[in-house]
Amino acid sequence: MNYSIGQFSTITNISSPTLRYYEKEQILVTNRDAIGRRFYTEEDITWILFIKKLKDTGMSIKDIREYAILRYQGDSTMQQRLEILEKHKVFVMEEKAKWERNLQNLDDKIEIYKSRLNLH
Amino acid sequence: MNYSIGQFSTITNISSPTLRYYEKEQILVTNRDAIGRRFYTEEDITWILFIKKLKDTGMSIKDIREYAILRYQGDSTMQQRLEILEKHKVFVMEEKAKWERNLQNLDDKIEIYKSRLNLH
DNA sequence: TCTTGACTTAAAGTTAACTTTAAGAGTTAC
DNA sequence: GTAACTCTTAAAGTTAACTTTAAGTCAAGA
Repeated sequence: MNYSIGQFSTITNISSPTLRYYEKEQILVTNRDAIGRRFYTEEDITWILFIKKLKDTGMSIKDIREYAILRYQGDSTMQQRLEILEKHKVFVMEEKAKWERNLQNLDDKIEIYKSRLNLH
Repeated sequence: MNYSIGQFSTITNISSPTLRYYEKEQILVTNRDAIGRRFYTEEDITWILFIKKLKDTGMSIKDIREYAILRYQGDSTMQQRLEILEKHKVFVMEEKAKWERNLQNLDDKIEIYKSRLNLH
């Protein structure tokens, strides 16, 4: 089954201009019909949902492009893609640690405030 | 002891244009000498370092401004400031949880890749 | 005195990741 | 057949949080 850009936009919950933007950024390679209109496949759905996850984990469009170009080159680039993901994992681990520290800092500040308010 | 904007910039590791920008955004109220040049006090150092922490925890300039305006109003606004911090804490907790999920997702993906590569 | 350095301002530029606009083409519903 | 709809493109606009530029003032050192 193929989907028009409008349908694909609805399914993936990504706006059409954003899908066109991703295409321009080489993140998404899009099929065209005889008169030049875009259409998308089931495989494109799987792919764009994975892109969404990469974005959620804070990966930049630039890095996602690097990953995407490798993916479109096929299975031979799997090792390289794994390396990108493992490198990105370090970043995600650091973010997790950062937010743990942030929460601790903020909690400390809140406790100081609370004890000061109780003195009144 | 008072500090010129250049000295204050060095001490706090915040560029002079950024300090002027914070002033324009009402985050920092700055003293001026007789001929209109900015100067900063020890208290300003404490304050700007706290602003830095709020920024690290992902608080927007807009929300920091709200907090700052209350702070400059004095101790009577302490309860309101505490409320801002507690509301922000919810955000920080969500961010922490988000990055925990992200790490789990990414780890799962990496495991899938690894097992596929081992089949070769 | 002259130049160097630090300061002043307002305004324009930067970056990422879109979003909106403008102008037009082809398809479908009545 | 014509109006409405969905698509096409290129280019301009948006937002946050600065950063850079341009043009000028003022004080201190050689």
